[in-house]
Amino acid sequence: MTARYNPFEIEEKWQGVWDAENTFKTVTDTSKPKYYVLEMFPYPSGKLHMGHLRNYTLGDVIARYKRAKGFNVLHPMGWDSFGMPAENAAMQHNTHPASWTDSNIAAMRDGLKKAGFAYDWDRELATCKKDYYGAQQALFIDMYNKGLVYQKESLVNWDPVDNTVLANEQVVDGKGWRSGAVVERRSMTQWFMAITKYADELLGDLSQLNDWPERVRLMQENWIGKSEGLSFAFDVKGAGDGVTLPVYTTRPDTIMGVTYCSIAPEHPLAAQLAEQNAEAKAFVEECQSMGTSQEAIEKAEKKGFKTPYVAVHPITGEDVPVYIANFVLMGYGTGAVMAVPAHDERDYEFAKKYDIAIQQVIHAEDMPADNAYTGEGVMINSGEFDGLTNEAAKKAVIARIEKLGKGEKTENYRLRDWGISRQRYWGCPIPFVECPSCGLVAEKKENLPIELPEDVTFDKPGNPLDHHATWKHTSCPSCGEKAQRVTDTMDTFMDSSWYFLRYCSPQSNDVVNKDDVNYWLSGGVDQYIGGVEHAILHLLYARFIHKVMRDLGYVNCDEPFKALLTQGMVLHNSYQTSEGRYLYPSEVDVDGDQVTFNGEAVQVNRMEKMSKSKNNVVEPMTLIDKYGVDTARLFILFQAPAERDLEWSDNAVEGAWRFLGRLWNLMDADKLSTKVDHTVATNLLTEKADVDIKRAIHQCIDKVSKDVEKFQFNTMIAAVMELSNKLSAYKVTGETQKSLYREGVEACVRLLNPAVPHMTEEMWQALGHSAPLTATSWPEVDQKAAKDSEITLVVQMNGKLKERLTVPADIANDDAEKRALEAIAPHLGGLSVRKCIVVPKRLVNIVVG
RNA sequence: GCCGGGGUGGCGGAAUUGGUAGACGCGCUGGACUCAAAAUCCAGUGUCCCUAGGACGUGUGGGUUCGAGUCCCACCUCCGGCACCA
Repeated sequence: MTARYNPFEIEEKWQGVWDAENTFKTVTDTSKPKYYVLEMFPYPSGKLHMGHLRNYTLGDVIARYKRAKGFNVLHPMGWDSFGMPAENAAMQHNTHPASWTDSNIAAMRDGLKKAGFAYDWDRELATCKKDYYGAQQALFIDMYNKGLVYQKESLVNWDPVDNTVLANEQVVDGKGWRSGAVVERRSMTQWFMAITKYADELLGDLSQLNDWPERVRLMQENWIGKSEGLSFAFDVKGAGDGVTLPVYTTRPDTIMGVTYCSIAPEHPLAAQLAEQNAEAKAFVEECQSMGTSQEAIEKAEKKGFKTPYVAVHPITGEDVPVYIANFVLMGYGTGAVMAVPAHDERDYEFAKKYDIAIQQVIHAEDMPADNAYTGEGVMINSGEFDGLTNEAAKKAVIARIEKLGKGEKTENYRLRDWGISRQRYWGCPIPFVECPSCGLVAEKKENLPIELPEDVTFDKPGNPLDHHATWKHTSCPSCGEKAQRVTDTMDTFMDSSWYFLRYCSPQSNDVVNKDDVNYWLSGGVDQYIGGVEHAILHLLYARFIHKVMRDLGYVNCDEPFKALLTQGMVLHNSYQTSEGRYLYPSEVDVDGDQVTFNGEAVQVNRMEKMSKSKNNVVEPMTLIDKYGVDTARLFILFQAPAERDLEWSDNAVEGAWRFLGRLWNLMDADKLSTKVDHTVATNLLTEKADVDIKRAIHQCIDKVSKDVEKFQFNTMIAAVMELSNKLSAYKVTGETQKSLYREGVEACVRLLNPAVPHMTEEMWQALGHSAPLTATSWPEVDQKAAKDSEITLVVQMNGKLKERLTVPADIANDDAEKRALEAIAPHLGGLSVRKCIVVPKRLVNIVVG
């Protein structure tokens, strides 16, 4: 063993061993308990970033720990490799998406290998490879046959200059990012998946996900947004015979307060009016320049257009005006709302702006004078409903409307069906053909995969699959006549909705191999780890597809991810010159609070997410090249709890590096017993220092074992640091002490192995063990040794700390009270004791007065 | 706008889930080693009044309790998501 800690030699050595011996290869083995730990697979951008390193380090600690606990651990890695960036790169740099993606994957795989993650690389998959997307096409056809896939019209962001559909991300301030043209909301025929058919189950099963963060379940619950309300239709005057306006409301109690109706700009009535009325047309067009993002629509200034149509109140028969409103969403409910400005904030704002009547129908104490009141109360101004609580009025109004035959009680969901069509090349082709005589026809499964053509160009705007000279021209799988392929590809969320099943049998010719899936997925993926930013969309889509695959017979369990850990982001200050240019952390000189660039003071901005646009990135590979990956891993785990944001700090990285140096220096031949498998029992120890160190060792094992189960890696490392501090201060005088010292060093090495796998493996070998730590079980706590003999008893007077007493650990409450009263006597100053509260083995609070 | 989360010393964070606030690390100060520096090691370090000791202290303001960082109410502020970024 070399005198100084040399991470580069050690890391290369052990990574070589793991590679050569295929240490982390796993096979289905029903005789062993399985543990499936999964990190969200990356988009292969070409560079490993800190977020990846953090995510995969967390997973690796869990994988190595569970392995030491005797589980058959599945820990795979792959690539979410379809998507827009490859096409953007193709346009900008004239590269082919496939080769660009392949070289990115190669670079990132290399980075992951240098990070020493315990992956079974034999299971690596990439969603852009035809074996993967071919299986996905088969799944898609299955879903179609189950009635879960259909086409309908829906809105997209249309760039009228580039003649292409834009992602929300590509719409900047309402304009196309390349063309700068004002983006239009346009209706197109799109493919959808019927996720709403599973809405109830997706909602209900959230309650089984006890090992998910509460906040993620809440967000999903709110996203699904189940509500109970009333659907009914207003009769409409002025729009033609028999025209009605169906609405949905969750507040039927306020129906007597309706003073107008608002409809979405895409509502059929709005479209009808726009055809005859130029002003209405102009207003609808203005609304359509707002893009499709909900955030933009809801944040925009509320605007409306008063139509000549009049809705007839179903109970009073009174006329109320109908407005087209820019904030009403066509996708929710019926695209029309009954407006009650007295009791809805948006309706209130709108009514004020357009000077519409406001009719209060609920009364309560403390009502705001100048805003809508949305709380509970008693009905007023509501005729037959007066005097009811508004909750009772909900039922009464529903009953009344049902009796009138104008509507009914309805359940509604905020969740919409999932639009999966993309008019892009680099995605999984939708395996359908449009035949002039047969209509839409699914490809025959034996013709799968429908492969992407390689010879495509990106010089023309629009979808390259559509432009391709021959690709879309084919024959109908049903009648054999000339037909055209569907040129839409699938949303990449589809790719990431079932990859965890494919990992179980990545080479299978079928979608999945059921034996493998049912072994590894029994009870779900045991631990899933990824960023909170995926809390809703990815996780909801994956849950949906998983349930569909269950119903298709591909898998047995109901939920894909038994437990979820959501990690925080990695943050760094950003630095700006006086001209506003962003500087890389590696470009600036930091000296205390002074940050300079070429001698000039630099503006230091607050901590924010590491991103290319702010240049505030630290490359994992730079860090690894400087300190080795063990230091990088230790820093990441120690600096912040996993679920919180991690603030980058060069000083703290130094600290992690120094700790590993100190740990290394514990390997002192003069202090270590040469007897490899020998420990001294607690009852043979006579010196206090020896008993104390033995206790410290076993309390540390206990603490680390508990922390690792709770994923509290920062405190787990702090505990080992404490033990290591105690060991270096421990006086080794004889053979007993040498044995204890060895026991302590070995505990540190074994407990830290999941976090710092290379260095601890090297130390373990140097300690004389022939089997590596990858084949060694997790240390056991000696409960007898770990037990405290004395504790600190806190004595409080009126809740304020007065004394600390050292007492036997097993002190009885009576004795504790007695000792506390003795100790408090000098503090009494004439006051008398009123009450004594004893918290066993912790404190005594004496109430005086 | 809507949904969700966070805020504790100079800094990152800890706190047995209502019971000693500040573990561990960073930084800083002093010391040792050195011709010197780096590295390493040792000691100190919440703030204020300061002698023992005391007062204050977990974003702000209220409340519950013998006791609140932890529970309740209101607010401030920062962050994530919002359906075509992944």
